[in-house]
Amino acid sequence: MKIEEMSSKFDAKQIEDKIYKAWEENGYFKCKIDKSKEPFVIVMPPPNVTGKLHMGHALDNTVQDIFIRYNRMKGVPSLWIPGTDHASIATEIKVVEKLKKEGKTKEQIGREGFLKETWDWKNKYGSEITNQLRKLGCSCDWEKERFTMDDMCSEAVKEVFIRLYEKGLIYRGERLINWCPTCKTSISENEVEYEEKSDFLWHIKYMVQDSHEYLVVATTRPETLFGDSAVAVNPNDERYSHLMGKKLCLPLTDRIIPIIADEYVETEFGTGAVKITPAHDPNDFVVGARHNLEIINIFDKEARLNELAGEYAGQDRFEARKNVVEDLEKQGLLIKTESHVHNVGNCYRCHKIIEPYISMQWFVKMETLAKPAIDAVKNDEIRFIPKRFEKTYFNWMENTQDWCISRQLWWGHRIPAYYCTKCGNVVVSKTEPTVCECGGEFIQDDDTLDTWFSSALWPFSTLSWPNETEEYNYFYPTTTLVTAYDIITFWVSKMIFSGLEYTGKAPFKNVFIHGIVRDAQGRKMSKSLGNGIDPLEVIDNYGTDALRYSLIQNISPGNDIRYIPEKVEAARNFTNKLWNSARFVKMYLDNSLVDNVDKQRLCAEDKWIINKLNLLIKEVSDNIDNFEIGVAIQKIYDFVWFDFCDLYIEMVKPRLYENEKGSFETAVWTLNYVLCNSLKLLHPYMPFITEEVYANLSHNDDSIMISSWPKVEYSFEQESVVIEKIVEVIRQIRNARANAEVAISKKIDIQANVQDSLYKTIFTKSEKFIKKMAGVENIQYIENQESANKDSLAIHFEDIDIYLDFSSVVNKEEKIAKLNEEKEKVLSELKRAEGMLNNESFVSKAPEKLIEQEKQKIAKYTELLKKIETSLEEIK
RNA sequence: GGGAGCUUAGCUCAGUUGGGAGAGCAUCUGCCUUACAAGCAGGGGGUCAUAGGUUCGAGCCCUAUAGUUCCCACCA
Repeated sequence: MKIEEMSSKFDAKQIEDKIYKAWEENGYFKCKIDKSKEPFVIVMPPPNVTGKLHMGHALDNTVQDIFIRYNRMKGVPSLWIPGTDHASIATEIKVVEKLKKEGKTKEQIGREGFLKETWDWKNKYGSEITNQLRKLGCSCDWEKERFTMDDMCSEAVKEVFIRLYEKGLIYRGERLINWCPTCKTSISENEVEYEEKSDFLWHIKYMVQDSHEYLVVATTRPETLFGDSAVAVNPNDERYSHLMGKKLCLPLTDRIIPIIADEYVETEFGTGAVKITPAHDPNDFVVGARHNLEIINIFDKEARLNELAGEYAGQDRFEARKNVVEDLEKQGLLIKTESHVHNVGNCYRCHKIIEPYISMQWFVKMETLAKPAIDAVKNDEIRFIPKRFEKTYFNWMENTQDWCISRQLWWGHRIPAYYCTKCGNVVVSKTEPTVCECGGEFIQDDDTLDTWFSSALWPFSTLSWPNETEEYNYFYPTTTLVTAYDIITFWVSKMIFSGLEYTGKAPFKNVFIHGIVRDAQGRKMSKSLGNGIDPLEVIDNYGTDALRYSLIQNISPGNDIRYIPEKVEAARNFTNKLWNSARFVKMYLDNSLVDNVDKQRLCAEDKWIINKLNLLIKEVSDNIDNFEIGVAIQKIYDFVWFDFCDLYIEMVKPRLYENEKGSFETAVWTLNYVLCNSLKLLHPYMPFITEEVYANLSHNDDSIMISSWPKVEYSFEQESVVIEKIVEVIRQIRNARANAEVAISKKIDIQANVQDSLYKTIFTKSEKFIKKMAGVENIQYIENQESANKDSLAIHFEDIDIYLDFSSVVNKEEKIAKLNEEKEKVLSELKRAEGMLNNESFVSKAPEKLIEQEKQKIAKYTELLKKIETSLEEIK
């Protein structure tokens, strides 16, 4: 589509899919190995394979795309590896729900049937999210797309499991773990989410054996009393010292349990006596181990009481709690019910209350793995941006417990451990062992691995590790990882220790941490609140570039972002502004003219805008190199809108309208040059519109995304200073007109006193645009202040004086007021500068450059003051 | 209980080694000026949470306080 044929309203919908398709078909996302250069590599945090794109993904992937596109344009071999995560528990829940709708359970169809069902589901919905990433403009190499359960990644998983097992870093054991009775699987320590809950503290009488004495125990979980092995008190608690060594009758049962002393008990809390239930409370488990107490499990896998609970057997934990409390009350054993607020752990997936539960699980020993992972960050091998997130990382890494990696799920990597049915021999192997030495048969472990076990390997499993291919050797370790802060402990930490342990290298150099996208009220977007914004809907309404811009503009690393519709609208307006500026340039762009313009013949304003562009190129590059992508885009925005559109285009309009010989060509060349380079700077952020416009402007057919990053090519500082001053003159004239309420359509005459010869030359040459932009009819040059029209309104600059012919609209008093206003300003400036220079400490300690600046200001303002005073006298 | 962030214009937020406070939106005034009314020109609006300190100089560095958000720990 030709840009000049398109409307003044930029329509993103018409171009985005077409452009993306062309990029992909032309292979622009692929990265060639060039051993003379160090590559820039990102692995995409894999979204859940059956997930849907949300704002978090949109932000995360936009940031990655910016880094990738920037580096690619800079000529760095840049690879972005995409992929998806099998998300065992999340996906399994979805498929179970689907089966439920069909009236089936996963047990009914069996493991094999269930896996087939889930692969079907994956094949059906798995491409949804990757297609949505395409809509977002992500320039990742889709030929390298991976899935955590594909052959390549599964190979890495098995390899790692076996290596760790052989090194003794993986073990199997019966431990108290976090159990989700709804998902019916173990979950790891950091998959538990704690939530404050208002509950009760029940005070229960435990009778002392063969005595009328009793001891009161306070508990939030009376239903677990069937699992009590003891009651503990603090050894220093004198209230109970006489009961030491005695035994208690456990209510509702005929069991007798000991009273033990343990420092763990706090005398201040509750009654100072704690029931110890090693099988159902992590602290009690530790106390129990210290005192060698019996571990009595009273629940089944769905958290129903088992046969050890006598008549309560079969009841759900909450139902049993109610019944136990009632029965205790009937027996007069319930002394008090106190309301109590405490934290309750919930499953991060289904949000049901988790149950501490004893079971046989596989664990990774963390201690030896954690140390090098901590060191790698401490010695800057890996850098967090912003740095403060290193604290989160250290805090977790230094306190982490052994990682429970087995899950009682079917969807995932099945644990490669085999047990002999006859002798119990355990074999860990990539392939199924044949027959045991004892002649018995092997069966494989039923459990699968925690999803994070495979995503921990993502930076190298995607590059075919453990096979050290050419690609692995070139692209690994990766460069920058981009993710939100809430995922540091879940994932980033695991990748770091995994990379170090298995590949001997830190998996990435930088970890760029961004915030979370919240709703307009600052709340987290969530399904239950229904406050989520669908990025695809935003794309549909405003375009991808607008969405991307709105997510990046005015943000700083690590801080949360609020999604505000007005922000996207503003972003859309910017795309439209850019679009229309391109339409303007294109109108005058004749292919035969723009090449080979003699740079010496550029006008001062051309040189000025190029000079500004040069500064921008330098700053933006520095900012992106330093991960300051929000600052960079703001600078580009300001340049494009204010310097290029509002000023430069207005400056060259007279030359274009009148088709001025010679200067017409230089204007068109400069317009094209500056716009093209602006587009390049903008491309990482707004890939689609920049591509569309660039294709319309440039002479070759190359895509902007494989063009080169702008460089400083020409430098013209001297003239730029003068144009800067002229811009200020125009601004002041406009300002004066606005104050005097003289409409821009009403032309006025001015007198100008320009002393310096360079200023005069450029001012004269710039007359046309000064007139146009300031609404001036005639400019009369005068040589000194005395020649100025006495009725005029004076505006003084250090090198230029302007006198506006406002005789008809502005009276004497107003003119004096205006001059006095200026005088006040100059006086205060003078006072400030003099104050600084009179301060001895300032003069002796401030940098030379700054002192010189202040001195120059004094000279400048003294001169200005003189001029203003002369003007004032003349009016009077 | 431990840790981190935030507090800057009416709203949402930038502000990179300390050297004259910024943007977008909103608001007010005037403009349909041949790229753009999704626009142009101009304006108003801030003791940079509070109190100390360091410094010639602090939104920025240090200390304390208040409010607020989050993370970790989990006292039954």
